[in-house]
Amino acid sequence: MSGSSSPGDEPGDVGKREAELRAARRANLAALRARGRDPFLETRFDVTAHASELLERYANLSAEEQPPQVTFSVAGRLLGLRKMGKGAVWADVWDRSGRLQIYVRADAVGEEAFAAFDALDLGDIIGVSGTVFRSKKGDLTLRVARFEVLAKSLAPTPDKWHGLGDVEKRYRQRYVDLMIDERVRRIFLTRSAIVAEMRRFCDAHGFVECETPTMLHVAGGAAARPFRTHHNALGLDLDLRIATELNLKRLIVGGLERVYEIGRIWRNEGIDTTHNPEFTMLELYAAYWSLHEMMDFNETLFAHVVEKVHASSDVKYGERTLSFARPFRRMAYFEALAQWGGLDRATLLDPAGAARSLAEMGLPPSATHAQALDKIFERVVEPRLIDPTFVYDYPVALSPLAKRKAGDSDLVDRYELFAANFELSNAFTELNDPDDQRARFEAQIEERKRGNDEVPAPDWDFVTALEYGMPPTAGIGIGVDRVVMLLTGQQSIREVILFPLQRPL
RNA sequence: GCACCGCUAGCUCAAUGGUAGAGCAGUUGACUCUUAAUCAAUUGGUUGAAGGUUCGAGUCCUUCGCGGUGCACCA
Repeated sequence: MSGSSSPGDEPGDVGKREAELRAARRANLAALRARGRDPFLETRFDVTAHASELLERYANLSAEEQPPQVTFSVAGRLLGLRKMGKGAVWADVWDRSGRLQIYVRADAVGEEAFAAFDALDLGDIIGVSGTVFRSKKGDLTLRVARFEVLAKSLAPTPDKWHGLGDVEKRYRQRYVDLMIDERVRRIFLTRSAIVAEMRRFCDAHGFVECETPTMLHVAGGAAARPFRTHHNALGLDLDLRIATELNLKRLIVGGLERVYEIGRIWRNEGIDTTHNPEFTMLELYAAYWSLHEMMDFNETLFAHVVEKVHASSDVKYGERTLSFARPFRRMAYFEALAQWGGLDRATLLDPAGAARSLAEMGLPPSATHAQALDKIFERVVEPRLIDPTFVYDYPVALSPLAKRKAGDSDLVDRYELFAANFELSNAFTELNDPDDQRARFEAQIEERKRGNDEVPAPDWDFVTALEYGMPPTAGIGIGVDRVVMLLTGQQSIREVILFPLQRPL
């Protein structure tokens, strides 16, 4: 807080080198204050343009041409400082949109101001005003007439050419990662654009955005261990939600017809490149829709978002290019297993047959029929699913919450969308028979008694809700983080989460 | 949870068991069209932590911490 220039103020445990670097910056801060330019007293700056706007607007301005006599004001971080003797400085100002070169001359800003500019360090936040021109080497540049120092950067700035290489540091100090690495910034700007576009799309199709509680007495709607928390005043232990499913369906019972929530979900599970303990899911429910309509909506939504974000239906992911052009490939669950694994439906629907197939693949035995089917699918089919593909007609054993398929009671009305070998969305027609739902909850109680703590405790009020009558409804869950991974080319979910959970140091 | 890999200057990285180095950044100086600016000089180290082996450890061994990847678990 104080204006002391002693390095003794610094956070503990900094090395001698870092202490020196900080001291040099403090000395420059003191120099600015001595000139009546205390950056921390500034309260505002009139930004009239962003770097990328100017670069676009004057893309055709040539070096010979008379530049427009219009003054623009740009604010951002000073990164890249090229001093040319006692009278001129070239530098880069990075704002959210990108980088703009600036040119500061003593004979343009005056000797006093030029001397003040000499007290700037890489990483300082400045506001500059002036006119644009194109330099002889071809870069659009702001000829600075006036500048303000808006904040001093007292911590040493990492090498802006290499960026941060230490993944741990990038996650722990994401602000540093973001400030010096445009690629990282682009990922999160794209993430924001994707979420905004999803929301717009849902709104445009008559869906109501709803916010349901994240703290629940009983976390249900999925199979996962919840995080627990505690409310002091009520003396209540609570679960953090593992899905928004049950509450959104209550809203369908309530008559809202089309609802969605883009919300944070917590699951107390392991961490890997596609799983994070907290993640974002778009859940959406449409009364009176069949699964066909949901699939159509799903396909249109993805095609739309990809087009908006990439201005193309192609998405590069790793070595491959995926096409999100409609229609996406469609394959029945057993058709895929037959085609790629030579496995037939009758064998797989028999628990013993599935176990045998599993063993023949050299996979360890599974506890349940459902798990065996999952493992087989994971081994045989998932590696084949590169371009977006709807897999439909799932066996009932895998889908406790879905309605059975009319005319084929071994299957349910459910599909999943895969791309780049992982699941992007999961949709089914929602069970609305309260007696059936009650029976399934009772079966889950038995399952819990057998020690499976990932089966949620029953939510009896949900059965009550169904007793009031829920229209036939199709529902879908979309893993937003995974969509972002796909559209930003990232191989790890932590690269698309701003502040991934880390152990304390 | 198991296995493997990593942790060296502010940042990016070197260093057969034998004097811990480079580039960038910083500091000083030169340069009023530079752009990873250039040129000259120069500062900077508890090698993640603690033990051990050794005449000698960044390097080998043990334990621990943090991270990454894979497997397991898991939609």
